[in-house]
Amino acid sequence: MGRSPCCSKVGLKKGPWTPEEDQKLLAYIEQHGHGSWRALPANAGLQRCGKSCRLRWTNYLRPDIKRGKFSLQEEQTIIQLHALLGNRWSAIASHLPKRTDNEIKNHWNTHLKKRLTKMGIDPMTHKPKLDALGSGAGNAKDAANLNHMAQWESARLEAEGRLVRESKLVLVSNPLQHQLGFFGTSRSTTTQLTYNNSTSTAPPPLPCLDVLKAWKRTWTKSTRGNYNSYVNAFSDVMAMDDLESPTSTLNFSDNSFPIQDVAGFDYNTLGALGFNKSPVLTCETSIFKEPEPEERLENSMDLQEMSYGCTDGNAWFVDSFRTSGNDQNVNVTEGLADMFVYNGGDQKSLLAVESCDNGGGGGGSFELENKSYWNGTMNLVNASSSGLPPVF
DNA sequence: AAACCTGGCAACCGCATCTTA
DNA sequence: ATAAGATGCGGTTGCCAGGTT
Repeated sequence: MGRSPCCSKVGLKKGPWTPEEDQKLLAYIEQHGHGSWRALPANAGLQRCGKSCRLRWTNYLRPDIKRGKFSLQEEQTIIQLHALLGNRWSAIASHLPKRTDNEIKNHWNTHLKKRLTKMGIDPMTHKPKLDALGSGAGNAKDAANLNHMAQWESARLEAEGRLVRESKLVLVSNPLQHQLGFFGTSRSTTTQLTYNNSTSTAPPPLPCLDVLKAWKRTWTKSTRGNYNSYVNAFSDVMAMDDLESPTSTLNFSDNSFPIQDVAGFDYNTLGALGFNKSPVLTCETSIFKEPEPEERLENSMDLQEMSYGCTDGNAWFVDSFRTSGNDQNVNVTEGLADMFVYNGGDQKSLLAVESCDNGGGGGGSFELENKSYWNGTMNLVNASSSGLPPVF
């Protein structure tokens, strides 16, 4: 496909715009709209290429642009969205009214990235830098916990990004899927939405989450705890899928409740970002049977809500279950599973989401990690459900 | 006061994607 | 179905202002 050169045309001006040029461009667009950008410069009497005009308009002259310092709230929004979306500046910008993608990108590169780095958070993965947090701690168990959490956080970043997209695809017809995760304990200071609760009838089977494939694959292909293998396997799966963009109709409530803090994870960095201290729960699991692919399990053993087998053979997940006392009894098969822990069986009160290693040995243990950081992220993403345009 | 350094930001560039004929 | 053009996007560059030596 050939393409005619744009800004390399002889005689076209480059570089900073003069006030006169701005005025010409503004006046023309106000009167005629931009129409074809390519034709605009000639019509407006500008010695610029259309691309340059478009950029000038979208990043600077547009009347609905907010300029000046980013508020703390805006910065938190950027950080959370970046954790989920990565360098997809236009998508991030769609959640920040009146800010351009270019402005957000610049702010990230010049301010936020450095700030996170200083706080010991890797700005690309949004996970704690283990060397920074672990050094001097003198506590091998804590270090191991951190390592474990960092791994899951990294995986979860990918998984949640994917999940929310998938959720957006199917939720219109499947309101129950709000059970599927990370919505409900939002404490994000940047929540811009109003949430709806909807009731649902019998849920249809849910699609298999590819993240489980990744986990399963990792678990079978690599040594437990081998982070590189884990990441590689995860990337393999993610690379298979396109992440196209749906429109969200997610429904969830915004509950808060006290959560037992049993582990020693240091959440100071998240706290510094404006998030509350995070809870960590521990649970016991019990072995259950291997589900058939695509199988939907009902009312089995401890499960008093619906559970869904994953299409990926061994690995599957529980999307909701009843709690009893302080114990969260769940059924998992060998391998890994997602646990969605709700408060007292109230599916709108999501306590945590966790990926569980059961190892097939029976009575395996796992940790439930905080979701507030990612809840906030997801809440932001789903802000688009309340009228904002889809962003993906 | 001048030279140098650094951070911030507007704008450019090239590629990807979408639209249209 | 395909090619060409138009637009969008993200990475990068380079200018400029302010600070430091």
